[in-house]
Amino acid sequence: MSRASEQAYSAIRAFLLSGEAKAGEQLTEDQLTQITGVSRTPVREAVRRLEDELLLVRSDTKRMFVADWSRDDIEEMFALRQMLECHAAERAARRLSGAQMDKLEAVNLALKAAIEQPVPDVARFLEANRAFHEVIIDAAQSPRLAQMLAKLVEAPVVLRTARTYSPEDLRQSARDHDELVAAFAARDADWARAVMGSHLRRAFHTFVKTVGAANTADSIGEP
Amino acid sequence: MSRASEQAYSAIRAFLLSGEAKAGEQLTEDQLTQITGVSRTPVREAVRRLEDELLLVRSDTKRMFVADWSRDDIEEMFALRQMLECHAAERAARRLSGAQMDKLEAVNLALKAAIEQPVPDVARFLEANRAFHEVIIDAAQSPRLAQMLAKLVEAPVVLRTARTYSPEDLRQSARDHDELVAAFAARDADWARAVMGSHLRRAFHTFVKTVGAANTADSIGEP
DNA sequence: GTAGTGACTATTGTATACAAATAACTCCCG
DNA sequence: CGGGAGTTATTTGTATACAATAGTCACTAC
Repeated sequence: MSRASEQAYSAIRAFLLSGEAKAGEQLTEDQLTQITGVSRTPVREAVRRLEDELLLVRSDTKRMFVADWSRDDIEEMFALRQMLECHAAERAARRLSGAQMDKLEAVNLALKAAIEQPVPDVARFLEANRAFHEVIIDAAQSPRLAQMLAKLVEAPVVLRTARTYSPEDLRQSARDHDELVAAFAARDADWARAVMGSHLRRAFHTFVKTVGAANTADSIGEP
Repeated sequence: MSRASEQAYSAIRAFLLSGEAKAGEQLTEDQLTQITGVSRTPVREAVRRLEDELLLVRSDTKRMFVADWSRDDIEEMFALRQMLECHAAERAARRLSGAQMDKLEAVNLALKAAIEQPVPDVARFLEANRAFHEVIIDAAQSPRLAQMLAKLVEAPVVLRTARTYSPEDLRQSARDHDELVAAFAARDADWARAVMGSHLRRAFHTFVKTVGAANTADSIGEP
């Protein structure tokens, strides 16, 4: 995507993630023009993308609102992500190239380095985590799967601001990644799938424990 | 979507499905304004949708081409559809309302009526089939799942022009639908999943047999 | 002949003016 | 007061002009 359009996308996205925009609030294209500094044309393109990612929703009459995710929405997204990423792990275990295996191990080292310190570097951890899963999705060689997962993985980032990661969460996550590396090294598709499944399922429970607890039962968007 | 935009979408889609547009051929926005009769703005919106549906692809330098699907692409789409729709069937079996069950049975009757004649009415069969799967996806109550499936189910329609449906294919499909109805009536999620799995897996093999045979190994888009 | 350079063409990207649709408001009538 | 028709304001949709970028082609120097 081109400059203004990309600019609009990331500016609006940042705006939504910042919490400045309240869930359910109406937005207009003119407002977004102000925020993004570009004209309505690229704003509209960005809005379409964000609609597709379900960060924005439209009423029957084309009005635009900040999405308000329910508990069910969150559960749905985690369930789908688990299903798709287990599939990805299985495929990846069968198709992983040597270079990809090396890359995976390197990323895993970076991931461990980020938390094996007095004060864990959560930002670096998250980035390494993202890269780790990206290698797997690449190796799965399924562009449509990658596209679907991208939406699901990106989306909960919206809620991530509220999250706190306990050292134990991070260590457990690192153990999972170690086991995934072992499964991939062994090219054992079933093993990889199984580990990925428990990894993501635990992530779901950690998520509802840390975020869900701080929110109402129906709406997670707003504290 | 509004009038011109929707018009552009369906006109371009029809153009792509008609076979007039050759796989891999470059298209320009100007061409598409001719074809659709609307200006570039709604054309561009339609193009974005079609890109998302992978009917159009763009080069690194923003040029637009008619998608050319490989054998691997087809396999990927069927595999993903099977995974997602099995999940949908399982969920649907647990959540199906009485009204939805009634609707499913009604659609199934229509489906059988379409083929239980001297000359099977394939168009009516396909429509009933679509409606049948739609009821299931609705009942699964997973909007993101529905969105993903919509893309996968719609896409192969592009290739459907070439297909011929043997009476035996249609009868076997009808038997599957009968069994799905039974599984849903029993609210048996495992049964529903299993039947859906074999149903779609067979559909894949029928597909490659009837279409794939008439095409090269690499590219299914062109005869 | 071929690689490189520059002008020219084609194509996509952005801004903006205008049209259509929808929501909000006012004012009148009961 | 309350409800509804007509009017105004707001918002989204479309067309189009212009800008920026990518591709093409011819020409020249080597």
